[in-house]
Amino acid sequence: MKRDSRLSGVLHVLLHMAQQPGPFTSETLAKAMTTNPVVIRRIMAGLRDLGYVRSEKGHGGGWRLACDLSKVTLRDVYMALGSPSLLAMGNRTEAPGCLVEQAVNAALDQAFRDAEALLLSRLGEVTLAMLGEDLRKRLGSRKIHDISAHRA
Amino acid sequence: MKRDSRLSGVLHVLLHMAQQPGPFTSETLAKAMTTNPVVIRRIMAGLRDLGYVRSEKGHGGGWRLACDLSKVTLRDVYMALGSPSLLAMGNRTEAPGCLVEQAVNAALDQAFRDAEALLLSRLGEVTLAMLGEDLRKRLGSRKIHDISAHRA
DNA sequence: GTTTCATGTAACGTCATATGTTACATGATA
DNA sequence: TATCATGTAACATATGACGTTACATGAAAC
Repeated sequence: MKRDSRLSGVLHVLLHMAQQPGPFTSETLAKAMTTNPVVIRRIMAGLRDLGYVRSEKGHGGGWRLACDLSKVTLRDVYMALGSPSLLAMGNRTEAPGCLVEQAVNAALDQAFRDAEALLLSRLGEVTLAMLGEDLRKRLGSRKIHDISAHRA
Repeated sequence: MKRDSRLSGVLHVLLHMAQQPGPFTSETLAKAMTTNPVVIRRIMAGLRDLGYVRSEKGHGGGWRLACDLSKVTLRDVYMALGSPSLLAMGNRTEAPGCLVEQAVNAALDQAFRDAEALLLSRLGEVTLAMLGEDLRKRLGSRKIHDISAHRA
């Protein structure tokens, strides 16, 4: 099955936004992501609803960060996307009458729940500010990364 | 994305097979799973290649267990399916030139790897024999569950 | 006020993948 | 030799992410 890359994508956008004052139009962001402005609006909609970013129409409009980056975790961003399913696998039938399948489901569910919990926990440990710090180290001597000079 | 239920399905089949001597035709198993015989052959192919089950053609043919159930774990079965991806999410670009995306990927990859490792580890802790034990408890006083009396 | 710019969103099209189905070849048994 | 069962290719279907077009809404510039 195709892998969902919305979390990866939206984090990429947010981190770029944290490097420059903004605002950023969906078109600018889309170019940097090699995608379509509508896709940007789509993945940003949830973050806007939760107040992590703001959007404005018209001249000089676009997207701006509207949160404390040290208070928002990757888990928060994930939830802003609507908490899409984390695992690519699942049970054939959720509430089977067959006892055999119930036994199988019980074993798998336990493993699935543990893995999901760990993943959410890990995402909850990382703030956007920490991502920005890591980026600064990677940039090293280089100057601020301008989004207009974006290379995939 | 649609969730992959092959592991759930093939375990269901194996556990049913462990309750009766067999052999079982793909058609019998398919009826119990409310699916198509070809689907059964498809998910069983990998297990046959690894020697966990055997198949025979012609009259009296079908599928038989061919392994020590206490030695085969859910992880082994998962790998027999070809180790399909466990996570529904992934990075937008695997080897990005953009440092911002590299920073994002690094953070996500760490979380993803941990979750996958935990899931594989959990699957590796459960043997088919343990599943059978759990099933026996669920059956309680009831007699062996006949696959022909299967209800979803 | 009209034009221009930007978001908001519906409505498609596209692509990948799991799953379902048909068809037919292969091999084993009666 | 007929029947049964697997092996597999080929095609159909369903779902969901992603891409694209079209148009409405609202804000700023002129």
